[in-house]
Amino acid sequence: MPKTFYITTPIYYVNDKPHIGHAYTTIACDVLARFKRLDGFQVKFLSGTDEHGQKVAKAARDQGIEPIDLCDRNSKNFRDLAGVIGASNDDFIRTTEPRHIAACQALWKDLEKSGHIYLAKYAGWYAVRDEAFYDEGELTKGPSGDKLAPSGAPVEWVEEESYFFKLSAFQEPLLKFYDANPDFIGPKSRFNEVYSFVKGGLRDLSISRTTFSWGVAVPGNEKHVMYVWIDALTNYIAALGYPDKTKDYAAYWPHAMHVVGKDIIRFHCVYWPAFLMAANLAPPKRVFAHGWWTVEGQKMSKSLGNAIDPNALIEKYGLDQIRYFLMREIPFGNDGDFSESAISGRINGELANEFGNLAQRGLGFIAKTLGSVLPAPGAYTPEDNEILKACAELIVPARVAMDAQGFDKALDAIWAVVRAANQYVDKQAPWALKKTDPARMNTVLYVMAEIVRHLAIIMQPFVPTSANKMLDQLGVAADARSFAHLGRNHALKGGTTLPAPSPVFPRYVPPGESKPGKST
RNA sequence: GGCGCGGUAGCUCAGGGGUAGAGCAGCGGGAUCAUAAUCCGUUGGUCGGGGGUUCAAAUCCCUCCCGCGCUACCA
Repeated sequence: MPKTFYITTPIYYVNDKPHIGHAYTTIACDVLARFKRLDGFQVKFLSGTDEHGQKVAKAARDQGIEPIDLCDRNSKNFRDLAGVIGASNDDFIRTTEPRHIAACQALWKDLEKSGHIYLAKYAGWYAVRDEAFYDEGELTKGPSGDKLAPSGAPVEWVEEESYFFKLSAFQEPLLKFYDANPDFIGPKSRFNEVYSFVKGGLRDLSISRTTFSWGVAVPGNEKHVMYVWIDALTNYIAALGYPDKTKDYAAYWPHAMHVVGKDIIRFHCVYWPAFLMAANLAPPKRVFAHGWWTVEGQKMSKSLGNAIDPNALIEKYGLDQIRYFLMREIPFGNDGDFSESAISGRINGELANEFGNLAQRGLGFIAKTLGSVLPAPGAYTPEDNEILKACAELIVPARVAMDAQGFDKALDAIWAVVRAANQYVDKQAPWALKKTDPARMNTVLYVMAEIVRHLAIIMQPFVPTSANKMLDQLGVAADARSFAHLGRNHALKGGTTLPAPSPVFPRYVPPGESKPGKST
């Protein structure tokens, strides 16, 4: 039975417009999914949209359309985004789908059966203007002595019948679970946050509403719809066929990983495992919370109007370039800044100059000097063996880094080899050997081709289109590009005629500059 | 307020008791296969301030200053 891996993005709220943050999350998942597939895992990669709630109902009403029509339209934006960024997701779930609704209701019944749901009153200070409840402590006194929300909106005491989940019963089980699974949450700092949050005590959770109806009906009490968390989180197991626990659920759930933005970590690391435990199901294997991107040092916001449209970004810099930048620039989990100078520095300094040019100088040489026929190597020197060994063994640290979602660390390791490869070429100087020792030149050129083959194979998850273009130029068969093909057993065959090479990573030239500026 | 994380070269950051490191930027040089790319060398830091422990502190302890995160129902 093959090793399996299940990776999910959050479901994106249909009221949102897709922006770079959504693209970032999905790209990270995609890189992981591709890496695992190439590493021999049977992977299921899920994305989707969250389509219920009062806001969606209201937006539809405002536009004079049915909620489902609004959802159909906006869900497509996210499905399209996945295509635009090259996501290899195997499935795309919508919370309005029958399979999802069935899963929510099944989970609800399980929770009810195990005695973790009860009916009571949800009461609190509600600000109609903000559509939000506030804590007593958050309120301020207005000039006439009335209570005001932090936003200045007047609040009123509201009581509403609601189902509650006995979250308070899970403080100890959760702490025990965290203790036993220190890798449940990444990065570590988030683990500590969640841990101390739970340690501070848990209150029961209101999980239904009666004030709107655009949601999953509570089984047996149609007045209620489920309120966000049970609805939204259940998508992860709905897509595995839950409540059927035999097929995909059995195969994938034990190896589930959720990638989320840091804003929704509590729901994934506290509520979700609690729900699952309450239903006698296992929590996911790991949740990783990533950070936010600023733009030229400024927060992305609607009011500033500087939210980046992924389409425009990809148009401008190229898809693989964006994917590479997002994975390379910062440790996953940290916040980052998206700036023209940073991205052009990465594109030109690393992709074009160091990696792309490495391939081009080797393949171009073979094309010009040897009529595109890949030479057969002679005996290897210690230098040859050293660089080839580094290439073949690169997968080891890369795997370790990727298993911890350390994209930047993996790329660090890869780039150490890219740099060593350029040093190797300079030291061997095949252009000089051309006159003095053609046989040795052939060996060096062959080694260069092997270096590029290894690097391209391992770079596929990050820059799939470009890496595969390189492999095309090396004449590597489509079914010989997995990590199992690294190493000498699958080395290129001398004597093969290679297609005409052309640069794979073009330099980025800022608008207004006619000549490519030096590495900016 | 409480809890936690961080303040190291111009920039981004690694290191975490024994004579300060990387990448980028800067400066100098070499090479010419290549997308004028690459390669070699190199300038640059009182490791936030103060105090303490120690033969020895960027590293441990105390304290102060500054920045950030979390402190429940907002996807």
